[in-house]
Amino acid sequence: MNSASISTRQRLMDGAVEAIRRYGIAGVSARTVAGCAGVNQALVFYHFGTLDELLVAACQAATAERVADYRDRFAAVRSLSELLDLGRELHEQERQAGNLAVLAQMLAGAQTDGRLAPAAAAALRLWTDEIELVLRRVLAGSPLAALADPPGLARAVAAGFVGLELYEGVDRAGADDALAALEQLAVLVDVVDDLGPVARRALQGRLARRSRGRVPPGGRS
Amino acid sequence: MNSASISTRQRLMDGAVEAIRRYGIAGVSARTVAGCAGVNQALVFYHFGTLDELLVAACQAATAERVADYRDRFAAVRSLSELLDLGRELHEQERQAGNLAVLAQMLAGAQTDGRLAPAAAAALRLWTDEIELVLRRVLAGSPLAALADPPGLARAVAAGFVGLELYEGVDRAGADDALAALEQLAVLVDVVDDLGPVARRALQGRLARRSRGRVPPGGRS
DNA sequence: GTCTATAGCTGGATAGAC
DNA sequence: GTCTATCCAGCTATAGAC
Repeated sequence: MNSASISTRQRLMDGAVEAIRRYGIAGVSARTVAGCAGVNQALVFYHFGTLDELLVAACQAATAERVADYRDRFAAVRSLSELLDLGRELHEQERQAGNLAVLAQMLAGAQTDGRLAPAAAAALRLWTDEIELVLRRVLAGSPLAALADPPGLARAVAAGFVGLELYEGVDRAGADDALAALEQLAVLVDVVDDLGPVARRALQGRLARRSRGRVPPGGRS
Repeated sequence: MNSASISTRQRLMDGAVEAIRRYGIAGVSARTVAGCAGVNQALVFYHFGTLDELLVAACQAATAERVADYRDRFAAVRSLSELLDLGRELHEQERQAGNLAVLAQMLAGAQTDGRLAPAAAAALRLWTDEIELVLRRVLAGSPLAALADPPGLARAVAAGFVGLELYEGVDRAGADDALAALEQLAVLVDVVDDLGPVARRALQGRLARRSRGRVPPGGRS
């Protein structure tokens, strides 16, 4: 953890990510990981104790790195449509780099492996915290603010990315259709977002009435 | 497939579903499946040749059964808000029954196992075909019709369910927040859906202008 | 820190008795 | 059709040489 070694520990973590990408969570083993890392299988246990702990460390490190890469981009976003543009770019880049795939596989494994669950939750959290910040900023002053819950939406976006990633893996064309349909719907958000003052007030009136109808006073959380 | 046997073949398929639910795709083996089914391990290979083929058959059968259970419910839906209500109920029931979990695990496995991929895609297709039909029906005559692509949206909904399911497995509260945020946003769709004729025409004008700006003429399929 | 070797276990798959 | 027994590959984890 100190000096000149860009070495074994890191190579193992990179190897873990690569192995998950290639073989899926069902195919990772100390041997496949070590193979991807180009090191001896026994070193997994020397450095991390168990395979699970290596996966946990690798997921955490890889995700933190990716999120940090995008921090400046997130900070520069000033409107909903800029956020949609960044989301599209981020989705495409992360998909190609295989990082979404790794996250999805970790999540799948975490469903039945309690030792992976906190790591997967933490990785998702790194993403959702960033998204939430941006949403909070760009929604301020929008007529959608009354209607949009930034923490919840950030989590929905993250879940959506994961679901789309898994879909893409079995039906690329279908997933593309899904994404295109969502972007088309986003036009609606966009239009509402820069309504004139009169239309805006009219919409807010309608929303208030409708919301009261759906969420009883003193309702949810 | 013919007579009085509610037997081994079916028990194995039920056992496969149960094993995926309990141990995840990384934990299914001929032995765990046979254990869940209460039959001998060798019977997996006698009846299905390989474990993968059993998983494929089980996924197909279980999904078809679930979709059939909902067909009448889907057919009875007459509006977007009825569809949202049914979606909420369906999500909750399938989550509790563990069928979404199985689908998610199959999808995760299918990412790196080409023999599972067609089965996972087909299972998703069973759901999206139903959803698409309903969407097509309830969107007819809505001002959203111009903006909403039923096949794409159906696929987006299915992907969203899968993503949320995986999220729930590692952070139940976060996933609940995500769902609540989406339902809150759905109010917007609802409001737009029953606009008066004047507001409707105004919105359509705005949408047309905005769409032209975003999707160049002769653009995407 | 890294390697070889190996113990001990679980996995897919088959042979052959019943 | 179903069971027992078994082969062999691959797995985690450790011991011990270097």
